[in-house]
Amino acid sequence: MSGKGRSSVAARRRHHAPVFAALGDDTRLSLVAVLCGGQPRSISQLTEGSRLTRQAITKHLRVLESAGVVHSVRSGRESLFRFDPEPIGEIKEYLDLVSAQWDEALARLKRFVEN
Amino acid sequence: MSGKGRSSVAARRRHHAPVFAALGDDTRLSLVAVLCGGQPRSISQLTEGSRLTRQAITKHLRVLESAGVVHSVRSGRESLFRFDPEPIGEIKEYLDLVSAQWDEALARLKRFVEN
DNA sequence: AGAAAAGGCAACAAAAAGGTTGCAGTATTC
DNA sequence: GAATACTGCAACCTTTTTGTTGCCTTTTCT
Repeated sequence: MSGKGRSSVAARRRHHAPVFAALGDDTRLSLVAVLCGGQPRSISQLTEGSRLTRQAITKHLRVLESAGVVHSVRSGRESLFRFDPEPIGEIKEYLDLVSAQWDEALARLKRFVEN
Repeated sequence: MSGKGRSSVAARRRHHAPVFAALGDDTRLSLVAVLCGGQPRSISQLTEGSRLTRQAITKHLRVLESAGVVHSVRSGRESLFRFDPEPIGEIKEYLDLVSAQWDEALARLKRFVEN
């Protein structure tokens, strides 16, 4: 598990970075917090309660959409955004890998010190 | 669970965004992947195998350090960076919250449809 | 002591991010 | 059909990010 595993891990990483980046902003994190509540919302609805303009919110939503965190569907005159759990599920798994690797390292160190 | 939980969630969110942002870059994700292996590394070591200059890597390391994801200690002529699991543990918890909220929403929807 | 290695600092430049404003295009509603 | 809502597009501006280069300081090794 060295030669082959590596490129796939790197590939996954390249895939995950945009998701982390999408979540790396207060405004977008707020939007996600609202949308993961289940109810699809229009841009106007999502703009309410924010000090930003509708356009700014739209841009943030497009960033989230590019990362796959949300998904939009046009319905009549409004476009509804809904949460998509997949990408976040994937980065959670990735973070679990990172944590696991760290825990292993700690365990090795402990074993080493105790002997 | 509505009026009070909210502000604390928002506060936590403000705290998490920089961590997500720090992870939202391929180069930094690679650095984290190396450092979570347990062994502290110097800037020069971390620069090896990258096409970027030492300065660029240094900047990325400072970003990670500001987010608390890594921690540096000067040792002689080199400064060693080590991984810190705390911030990543926190955002994992946060993502669990998001997922849980989504799952609840799905459950509610299902119950509603079935009745 | 002198050469080599590891870093820090600062100035720059190019590119991306975050926001705003203004205007045009569709749906809805009365 | 006219007014109203909800968006999309594009131009622009400012601030951050990302990366480079050059030079100087501190350690280490011989």
